[in-house]
Amino acid sequence: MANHTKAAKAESLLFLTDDQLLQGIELMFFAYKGFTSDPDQILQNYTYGRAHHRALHFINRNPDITVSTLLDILGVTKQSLNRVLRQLVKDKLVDSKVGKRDRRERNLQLTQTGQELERSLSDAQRKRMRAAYKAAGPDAVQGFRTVLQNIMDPQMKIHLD
Amino acid sequence: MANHTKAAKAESLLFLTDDQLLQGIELMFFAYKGFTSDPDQILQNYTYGRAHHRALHFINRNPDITVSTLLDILGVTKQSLNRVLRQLVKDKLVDSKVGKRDRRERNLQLTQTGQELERSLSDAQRKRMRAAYKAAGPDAVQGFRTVLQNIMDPQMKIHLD
DNA sequence: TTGGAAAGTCAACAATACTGACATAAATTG
DNA sequence: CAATTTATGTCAGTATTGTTGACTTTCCAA
Repeated sequence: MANHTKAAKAESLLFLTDDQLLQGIELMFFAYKGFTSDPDQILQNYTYGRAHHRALHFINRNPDITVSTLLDILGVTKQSLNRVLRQLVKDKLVDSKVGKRDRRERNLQLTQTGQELERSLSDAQRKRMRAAYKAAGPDAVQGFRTVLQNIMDPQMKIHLD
Repeated sequence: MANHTKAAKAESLLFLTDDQLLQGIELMFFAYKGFTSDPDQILQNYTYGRAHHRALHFINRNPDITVSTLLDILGVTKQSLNRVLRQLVKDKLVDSKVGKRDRRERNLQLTQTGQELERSLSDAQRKRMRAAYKAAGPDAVQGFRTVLQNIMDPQMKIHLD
């Protein structure tokens, strides 16, 4: 009995009550919806969707990335990614070059046009993040980053800078 | 010139460089993937998906919620939600009762079976959140919550406790 | 009593994901 | 060198989740 009360107190001090956790879950849901909404809005003017945005983002951030590394980052099947990449290459937003050391690999990079679309999507998304960071302050941002790193699967951290 | 340097410094102190923002964007992506992965795993044993999980979660958290309120929370079309609700009602995980004040409305609540599935999904998701909170500490959690609240669309805050 | 809101349904379609099977080319290994 | 493995691409079929549009039923409120 005394034990139970003590444990409950410790949990509440650490924000570990079920209600706190459930609210955190809902915050993740609502924030992610806001997070994707601006790029989604822009993409309505194109024949591309969120999957194309993700590919453009990570190719931009990792020039000459291979298909298999991109597959590992995105966590989808090669068939699913291939459909997206085929469109982007056909439309000349992405260049796919045979690897130099290993000619089985393909190194991906954005063309001028690809960079332009990626930039407009990124601008919209960064604008929201910048406003949120600014309003919250540096300490809050540090906490935000720490918690998100603890939520993600550890092996994915190798893909962060 | 001096202005530019000054502004750049202020931005860097506030973690507002493009690189910091882009890393935040990637953290959101990787964390959300981890966040949904445990329930998704469980749902593979059912004919339900993430959309069913979301409905179960918010019906559990808001007993007797109306369909239109649930639509506002989830941000999907009524046709899309209706397909999910129809399955859950048919399978007796959700009860849909005619509203008392306004008989056009439907008040939704989980059945015993619905509560059981919701609980198992919630358990998995809370376990990950609890571990992340614990490892990060109370101050980081507060920052996490502050930033997420600033990322989400403000009008959605009415759906948080 | 009539207009409009809330809810439900049907149909068609789009984006994104999956599995399974197979092809090609190239690197690696025995 | 021959056999195997790896990286990539492609085709076919299917599932989930989302969309628009059109229509009906119910029923509150002016």
